[in-house]
Amino acid sequence: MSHTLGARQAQKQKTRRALLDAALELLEGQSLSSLGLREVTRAAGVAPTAFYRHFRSTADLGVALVEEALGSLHPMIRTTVSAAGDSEERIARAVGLIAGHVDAYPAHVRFIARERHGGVRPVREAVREQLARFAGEVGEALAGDPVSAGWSEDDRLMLAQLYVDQMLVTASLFLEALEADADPRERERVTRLATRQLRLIGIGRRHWLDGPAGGGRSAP
Amino acid sequence: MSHTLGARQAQKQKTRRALLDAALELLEGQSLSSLGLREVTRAAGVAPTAFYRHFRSTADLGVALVEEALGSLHPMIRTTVSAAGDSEERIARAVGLIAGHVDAYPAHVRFIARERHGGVRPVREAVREQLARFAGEVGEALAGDPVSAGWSEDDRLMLAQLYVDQMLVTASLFLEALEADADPRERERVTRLATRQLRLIGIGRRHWLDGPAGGGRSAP
DNA sequence: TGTACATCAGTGAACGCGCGTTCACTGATGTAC
DNA sequence: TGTACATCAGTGAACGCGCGTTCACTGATGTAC
Repeated sequence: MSHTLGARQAQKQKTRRALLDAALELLEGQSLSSLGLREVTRAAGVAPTAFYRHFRSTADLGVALVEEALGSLHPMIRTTVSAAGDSEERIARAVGLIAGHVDAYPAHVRFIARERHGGVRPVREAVREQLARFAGEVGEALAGDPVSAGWSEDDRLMLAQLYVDQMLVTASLFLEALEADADPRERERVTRLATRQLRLIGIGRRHWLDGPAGGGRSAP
Repeated sequence: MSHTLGARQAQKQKTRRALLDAALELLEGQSLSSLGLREVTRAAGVAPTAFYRHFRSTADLGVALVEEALGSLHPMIRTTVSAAGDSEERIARAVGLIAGHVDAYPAHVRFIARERHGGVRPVREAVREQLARFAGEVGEALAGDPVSAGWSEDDRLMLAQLYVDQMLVTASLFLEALEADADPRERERVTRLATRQLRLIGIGRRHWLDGPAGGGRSAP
């Protein structure tokens, strides 16, 4: 917004987008480590050599995709763990947001799930870094939540990581439901499952400081 | 054990093992969808064409690896969720078993984590199937546990899936600790984190049926 | 036990193909005056 | 506003290379008598 791009820059951005979009689509059926440069340029409708004007390699393009897929997610995270409403409302809102995000950006979600443990190190590290940032942000959000009042920062981060992982698990279940079949009951099943798992975690959270020693070390 | 293999069968098994082992090693640095047949046979020390005597494709080899990596894990699952000992002992035992398994079979663990959401459909489905079996077995084990007495089968399965996913998350954290650096404190950090997450889940589990409605629908 | 034949795991040459990368280029866009 | 020159995103030919797959083969192992 700071200044209008020249026609040259604008065209370059357009080609870059075409490359990213083509890659994302091709990655629905394979992993980044087998994605070919020529394959991407062919799908994007440019010459193979044009690729190098934008990325050094497909791994480099992968890192850009990670930032695109996860970078824009930070505002949503805050909403997801927002302290507004009672426990049950918050869970329903979080699950709904996850389902909605998967519906809106299925290819991004698939890409992250796939490359989080994928075969391309720089991409894996970019995912890990972004997820660590998420966990940090969730941890901060928990600090302002009465339910985790009095928790150590360590404990808050522990719970935050549990939430982030649970979010990813749920997202990839929604994704499977989305692509495997058009049966809406599968989606409903995932919603029910994720809701109850979050409920159970929420109960553990509310009782975390109970018992003689606190910090979860309560008697059975 | 039923009958001794002939020399021919024995040699064939040896070559098959060499192919599987070579593939597993090559997969430390890439995904199955980019693994080449010639690459595998070269590493295994056989001619490219020998591959076809054992597998139809690298995807087929991948499915065999899934069965090898997860098939042998079923007995361990039972021990992991065994009801023996108090809550804290059970958690320590489970985390210890996971850490030990990662130490003993790092390549298998990496393979499963990577291909669970990887780019090769038949392999992904084989992983999903095995994990569903695990969840089923854990659910059964929970049925015989006083802590989940009175739970519906649906609720038991919900918790079982949470445990299975948590097991995989923990395993891949141990794996990262194993390969990233030789710092033993990282391993300790993962142990602490996983232990506390299981504690929190355990607390949620013990209070699941509390409250007016039960089934986690208790008041805040 | 010895012989003749069948099986079949592994070989090696050959194939056509798509890959990543290099290079000199083109021509539209941008800039200086 | 017009002109001369610089920039640089995208092109297209060319390269050497490793890929998956086919095919007819070899020779050790297995089997029948």
